[in-house]
Amino acid sequence: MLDLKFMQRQPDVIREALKARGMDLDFDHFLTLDVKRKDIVQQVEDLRHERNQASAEVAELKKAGQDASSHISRLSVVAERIKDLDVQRKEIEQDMDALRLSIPNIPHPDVPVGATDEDNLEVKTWGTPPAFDFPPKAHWDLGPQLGGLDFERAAKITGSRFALAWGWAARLERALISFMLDIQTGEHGYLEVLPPFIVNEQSMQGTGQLPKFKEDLFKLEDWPYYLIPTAEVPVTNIHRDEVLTEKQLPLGYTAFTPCFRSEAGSYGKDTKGLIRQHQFNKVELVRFAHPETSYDQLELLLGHAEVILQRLELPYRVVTLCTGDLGFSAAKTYDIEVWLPGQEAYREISSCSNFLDFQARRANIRFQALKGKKKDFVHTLNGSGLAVGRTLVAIIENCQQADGSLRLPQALVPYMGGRTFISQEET
RNA sequence: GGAGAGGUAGCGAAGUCCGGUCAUAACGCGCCCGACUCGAAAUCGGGUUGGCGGUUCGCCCCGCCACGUGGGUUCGAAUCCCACCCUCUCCGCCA
Repeated sequence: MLDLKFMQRQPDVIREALKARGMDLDFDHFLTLDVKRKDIVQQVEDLRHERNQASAEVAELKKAGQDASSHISRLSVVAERIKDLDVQRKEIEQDMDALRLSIPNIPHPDVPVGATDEDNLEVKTWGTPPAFDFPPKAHWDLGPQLGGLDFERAAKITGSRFALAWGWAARLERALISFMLDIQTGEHGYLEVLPPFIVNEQSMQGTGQLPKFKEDLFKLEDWPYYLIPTAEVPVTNIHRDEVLTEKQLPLGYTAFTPCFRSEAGSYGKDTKGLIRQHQFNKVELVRFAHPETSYDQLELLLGHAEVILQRLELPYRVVTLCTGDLGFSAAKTYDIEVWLPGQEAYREISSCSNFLDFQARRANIRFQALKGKKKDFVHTLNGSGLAVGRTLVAIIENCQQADGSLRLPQALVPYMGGRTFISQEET
């Protein structure tokens, strides 16, 4: 949600942002409503002022034991008029609120203007894609072949876009979660959080999933609750309707959670393998920052996610999302894309964003400044550190050997009970 | 599912029975400024809600709103009435 004053004073910035994002939204209608609203507010306030003063006189008169009936009869007319205007005001404000919740964040000037992910800007690359002297397999072949992944049984248990991992793959998924959490808590100072995986509507609205993206969510029947699409939702909402102190900032939380997404609108995309699932595991990083430092915090956050891939010796690149690819609530997002030999492509494995005060205003997360007495909205950031399922994919595809076995990255060996290789015999 | 208690500023809490100097809201804590001090603690003095409208570059100032949420009664509601939400305690159920 954007600041109302900002919307009133800089409508051109909004119009430009909407255009850059390729959104067709009638922002001028919002401004028209605002003018109407101000007019009514002024009338109501004048009438209320009159009523307040006269009511005080009534009190005086009654206390003095005098007759106040002329005041009272006059004011009953005023009261009626106020009631009428209030109804009008409320209707306008409801329309404005609905519109306001559908206006996305303003992209940072660095964000390239573009329509699709092809317009994203490559910022850096790390590592080199491994050279194979045999045709590398995709994880959806190799995983089942090594006995760790079973998509057919998952389809039986639930349906498409679900996976069953067992044996070494289940263990590896758990190892990755522990590995990631250990680094983020032990080396980067994050506080580990285990939040609810089901949240209410206010939380979804606080981080921007509702009301616009309802179709992407799984909702519980007969409950006003949703399965979380990312830990960003419960973790950011930890401080909803709270006032933090400036001393607490920046605040960093990390959480492992499963994530649930309906993947509406992605029919036919990535139907094979683990890439696009209705349920996947993720270790999330969330930061609450002082407004002045939030872009430094974004660079820091990005680094925290990158470290994981570096330790796992997985080649990747970093891109800045273009305006057309940028999420609704974000002002700037870096995607980390890991190299997948099976697809000969870089694929998203982490998304690190600065939301400025956009989420904080929706969720009402403020901080008390040390000097001066002002309260202000914090800036929120989050990033995957990392998507666990996709990391598993990257390991399977990058670490495969000619004989069809996997050679595990050194960093994971302690987490795998000392095991260095995965081969068919072992499962 | 049953019974009870509660929701007021950053936190705790008074006020609700009996509607009108109790809402920038008593009192306490925290925080900020100042005094004392070499400095600090302690002590003392002062300050400390947010949103909207008018005005403004911004501040100040003037006004309106907000006592969980939404309605109702009334000239006037934290206070009376109705509905809903949430929290806590006990009982039941339960991994």
